[in-house]
Amino acid sequence: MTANIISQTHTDFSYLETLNPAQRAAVETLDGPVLVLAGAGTGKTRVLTTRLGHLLMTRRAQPWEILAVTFTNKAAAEMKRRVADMLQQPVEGWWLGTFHSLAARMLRQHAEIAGLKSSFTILNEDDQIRLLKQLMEAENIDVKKWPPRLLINLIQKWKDKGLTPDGVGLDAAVEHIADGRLLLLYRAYQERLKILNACDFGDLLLHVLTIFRDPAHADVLARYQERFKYILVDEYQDTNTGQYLWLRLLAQKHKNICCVGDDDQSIYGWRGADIGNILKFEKDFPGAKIVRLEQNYRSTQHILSAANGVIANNQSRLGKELWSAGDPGDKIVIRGVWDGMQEAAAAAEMIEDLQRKGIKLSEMAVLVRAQHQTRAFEERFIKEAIPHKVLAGQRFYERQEIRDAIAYLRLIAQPDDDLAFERIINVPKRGLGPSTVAKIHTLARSRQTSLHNALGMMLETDELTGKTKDRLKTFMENFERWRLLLREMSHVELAQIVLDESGYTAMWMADKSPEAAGRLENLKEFVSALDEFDSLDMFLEHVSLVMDSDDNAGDEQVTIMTYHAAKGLEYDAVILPGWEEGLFPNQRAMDENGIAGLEEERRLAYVGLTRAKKRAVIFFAANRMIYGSWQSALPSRFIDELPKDHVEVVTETGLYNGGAPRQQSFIPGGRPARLAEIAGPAPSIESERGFGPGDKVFHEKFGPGTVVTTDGNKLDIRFDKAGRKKVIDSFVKKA
DNA sequence: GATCACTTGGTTTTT
DNA sequence: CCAAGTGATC
Repeated sequence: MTANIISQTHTDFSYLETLNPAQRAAVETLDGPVLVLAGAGTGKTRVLTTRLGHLLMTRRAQPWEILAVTFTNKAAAEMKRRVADMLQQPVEGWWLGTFHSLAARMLRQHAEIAGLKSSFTILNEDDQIRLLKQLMEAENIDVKKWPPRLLINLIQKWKDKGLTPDGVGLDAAVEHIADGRLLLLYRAYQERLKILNACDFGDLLLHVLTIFRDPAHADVLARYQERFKYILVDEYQDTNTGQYLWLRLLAQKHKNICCVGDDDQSIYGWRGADIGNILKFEKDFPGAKIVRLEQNYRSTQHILSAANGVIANNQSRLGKELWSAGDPGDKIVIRGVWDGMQEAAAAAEMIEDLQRKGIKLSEMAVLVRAQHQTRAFEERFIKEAIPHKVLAGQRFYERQEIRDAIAYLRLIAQPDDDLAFERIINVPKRGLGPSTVAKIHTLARSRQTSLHNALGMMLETDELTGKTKDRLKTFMENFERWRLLLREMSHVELAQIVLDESGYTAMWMADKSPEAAGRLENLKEFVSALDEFDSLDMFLEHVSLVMDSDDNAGDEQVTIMTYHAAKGLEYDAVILPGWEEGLFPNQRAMDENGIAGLEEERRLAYVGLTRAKKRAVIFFAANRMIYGSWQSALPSRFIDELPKDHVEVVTETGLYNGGAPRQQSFIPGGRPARLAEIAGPAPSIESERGFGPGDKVFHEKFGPGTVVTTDGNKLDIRFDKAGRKKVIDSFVKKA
């Protein structure tokens, strides 16, 4: 009797009891296709991890029978961690990872079918562009007229749709591109990749998809179909056509596929994501059950109602409405300002005010539509000494110095990696310029071999003489030595040696530009990052798939970032500047994609608003500097779409008309004089600090310099070391 | 091969 | 306006 009870309670399903009914349905509906429409802040991650844990707890599936797919490594790691917490032990042997890492894993197992070796390398964007550029030059296609970056994007779009060169067929949309030779380039590019034993990101999935679709290899697909009894997909609204096809094939046998996502948060359409995938789920997977998660645990009701009101204007959506059981909170604040500078100043003021109200800086964020908007805020925050970080720009592994360092390691691990070879043959400068590289190229091509091998052959002959030969010999010998060293020391030690012996570290130490110090820091960080991996090969695989760097969250500072970067995050208070027609919604998005583009912009607004837990503030400026000239701007249509009961307009009368018909709305005639009148008092202009041309000044970061011209509080300074820069006068002192 | 003046184009960016 | 990339020059 007692024993019986113990064995009963041994399997403890109490984790189900803390879920709300919708969440519970999402977790317990294990069989057949399920679409979980998880609104922002409705406990999506909790549902995902509980569902996975539940599958294992109930023994419905063994770990290796589960395929769980995410978009980011971060999401995959989080899921792993939380399931381990729930089960109180880590899960081994399951297929949990990003689309790309899972596809890479499959492709390594069947590489020969795709004409590759299982050791293939994965190219980054940089490599792709350089490769295509070479092919274009060989084909005599004008790289000025047709930037390789653009063409690579078009090729990428084909890949995202699951189209190989043979599958493209007639694509009228690109007929005029590159003298009608884009498809030819695509074919050549794929051929070249095969020779290089390399893949780009799109290929990882495309190759696997091609294998799956090939009747000659039906056994491969059948094995995976049999294996994966349960499939779970996160952020389904962001899948592209290729990913969708891949999932559909894999799910065909057991049909237990659960896709979690939110059509209202689909913001990567421009990158190939097809919102249609989530919209037509029921059609694609007959008998699908749809579960809506609408109870929100993050934001106040005012914020949710405002977000609901905006997103309700979209036609292409499945429809749901977020609600909260908590208190209504404060209304959303809308504030019109004169220009971008005043906007930043007002935001800074507001941040200080919120701080006084007890909100931590780390619980505040400024979300912008476009990267360039961050500048004004950063400048203002520096001036006001508000600790902040701009979550932007290049990610760690994309930085020049990191890519260079990686190229060295790649060339050690994979001597035939021509792209790595080219990248660093003359970095640091060692007198091996384009003409020398061209010679090696010619030989490599005629012998059908890699640059590394060609160089080896060339050194055997007497073709080269003098300094060039010596330099090449040294280059070659260095790498041979490093490869040997790898056998007797750790890859971490080796990396340090390589960076030092190659002169790479010295190159940056000799560099007197302001960024050099930061680059050396990054290199240090890079070497220590290597330590987390057991081998060089494992590190390189990671690096080619992962582009994350750890952001130091938790620091006491305000975060400035784009809406895209903010997805999935939450803050007590969110500041949303730049709600103006043309900027947000973005004009180009609308021009290029019409209604669909506008709706994606609206989803961005929805994402932005739903990041806020307690407070959201929206700004719009009457005037904005665009590409160096002033333009008067209209408040965003999204402002009009905010339901009035949930907003509070603190703008001086006239700057905002509360959503009355547009004709009689804003800036009659657009005259600045009238605007000034209605905008209320102009912002106090910073006291000029009395700098004039010729003054000697000192700047914390750039050192000593001389003022060339002044423009209000902006100084154009020629610095002795750092060159000519524009600086705000409060950053410098008289020397 | 390196440096500098010039042109050019300029949303968003999980891997 | 401003960053990146190119072509001309030393």
